[in-house]
Order: sequence, then structure tokens, then C-alpha cells
Amino acid sequence: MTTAAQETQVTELLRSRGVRPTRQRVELLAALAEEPNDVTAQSLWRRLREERGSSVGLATVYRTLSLLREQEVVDALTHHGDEVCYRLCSESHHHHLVCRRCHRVVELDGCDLDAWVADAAAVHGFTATAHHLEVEGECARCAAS
Amino acid sequence: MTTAAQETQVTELLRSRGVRPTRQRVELLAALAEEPNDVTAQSLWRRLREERGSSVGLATVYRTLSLLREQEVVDALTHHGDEVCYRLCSESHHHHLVCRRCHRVVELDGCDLDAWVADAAAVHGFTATAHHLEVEGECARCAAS
DNA sequence: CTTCCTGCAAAGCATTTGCATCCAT
DNA sequence: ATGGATGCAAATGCTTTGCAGGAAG
Repeated sequence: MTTAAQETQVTELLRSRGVRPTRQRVELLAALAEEPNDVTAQSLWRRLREERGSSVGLATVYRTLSLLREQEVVDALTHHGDEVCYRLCSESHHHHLVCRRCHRVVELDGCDLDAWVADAAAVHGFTATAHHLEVEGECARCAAS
Repeated sequence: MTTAAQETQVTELLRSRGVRPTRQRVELLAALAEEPNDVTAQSLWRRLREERGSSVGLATVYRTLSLLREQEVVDALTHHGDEVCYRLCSESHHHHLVCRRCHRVVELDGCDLDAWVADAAAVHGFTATAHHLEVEGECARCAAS
């Protein structure tokens, strides 16, 4: 459930990014904060309507997620190949570790690949500006079963 | 242009993966081999029809690319976010360096991140089975202009 | 021959957009 | 008040699928 405290926090987050905190945006972000894994726009929309009694429209979910991605409030992942998934992530540079069985996502903080990446890019005359790493594996729980 | 030698080479590649070398598949793979960068199914289809006089259907392009991806003959990339791009790549493990201005793609061979990745995964109880790194940057040509 | 492949057109689906209405400031 | 945001439905565009005819072994 969404508590008043959570709503306030989410509202502040939106304000701090210059995004007007409308009811729908606050609802969406609060719901996203409670998702343990990444979700598609469609699944988040269904959850909002069916489990949270929101009357938000699908188009608004898309518009809001797109806006939040631009403001770097959420990360957009594409590891399932066909559809885009969203996730509320830490603000610092990090990578994702995804379980290939249960799709659980864990954040890998403390990336120290910058030097390696810069070197590899320089070999080809490139100046590296960003990098994205995704690690696929099996989590302990799935490996045990 | 596609030479007879190229066609033979492409045909052998298909045979070696147990894929029946039909005319369309050979045409497609020969065309892909000449693409310097990654292409979408749509753009490859247009090029086949308009610049190579092929009468291949769009559905066949999708079907063939999908088949070749399963056989690991081509790599599927999603760096533009919305559409899937394909590319004929080296067979060994490698990563991609993409110019954010001109979208040129260079392969980064000799990845020695396995140890780093395995360690990072182990911290979270995961067993790493694969990893994908994409480096975004600016190529020398674009940086100069 | 027989099986798999292809082209075409139609269908499917995620995402975007137009527009009248509504809400936050 | 008033400009931006929303909901709905229609449109868009990539990708897949059904099916009759065609090619490969």
C-alpha cells in the first residue's frame, strides 16, 4: 500500500526534477517504487487499475514513464528483447544483474570499469561517453531448485 | 556487389549451421556482410529490393534474421531503444562500441571482464552465465567535425 | 516426391497521437 | 484563469502469422 509518507517523498522527487506532481504521476511512481523488479508499461498500468483502483489511462502511463526516463528518475531496460521494461533505480552509475530463470534484477553498484572502457575505446579512436553492462546469471534461489 | 566467391562462402556458413541455403537466405546474408553498421529488418529489406533487385518478402527477412540469430550467425542489438538492429559479427565473444553521432559500430574484441563479472555476481549470490557490454562514445571523425 | 520455405495480405500488439476535457497552480 | 496533463479512441509502425503456391534435397 501507499502511505502518506511515501507520497510525500515521491512528490518531492518529482518537484526536485521540475516535474509537476499530478495525482497520476504520484500514483505511478509510488507503485513503481514497490515493484521489486522491472515492469513493462502495460503491466504497471494493469496493476495500477486492478490492484490500486487507479483510473489512469494507458497513454498516461507511457507518457509518464517516458518523461521520468528523460529526467533519469527511472531506468529503461530492454533485456527481454522485445519489450521495454522500467525500474526505479539508484541515482548513481550502476549495472544490472538479471536472473535468467526468475528475472529478478539486482543492482551492481561500484562500477570501476571506466578506465578499461576508456582504453578500449581509445584503441579505436573513440572517446567513451557512457557504457552499459548487463550480467545474466542464475540467482542462488533458482540455482538451488 | 555480391561475387560468386562471397555467395559460396555464405552458402557454406549456412550449411555449417544446418540451415538450408535458399536463394533468399544467401542474398540476405551476402547483403548483411556488406553493411558496415547494424541494420533493421526494414532497412535491410528495402536495400535488398531497391538496390539489389531481390524480390524477397519482408516476412522472409524477419524470419531469416530470427533464424540466424538463433544460430548465432548474427547479433541482435537494441541500442536505439525502439527497434532491433542486426549485424554480422565475429564469432568470438566481443562487445560493441557505438558512435553516438554517426551510429558507426566497432567491435571490441578481447574482453577480459569475466573475472570481474563473476566476482560482482558472486557478491549477490549469482552465478554469472553471460554479460553484454555496450560502450557509447564519439568516433574520431565525428569528434573532429 | 515431400518437406520446408516464400510471398502476400491480414492480423497482432506495443506505443504514439489528436482532441476535448480536466486539473494544478 | 490558463497552460499543461489526462483519458479515450484512433492511428501508427514494427513484427508475426495463415495460407496457397514454389523451391530444395
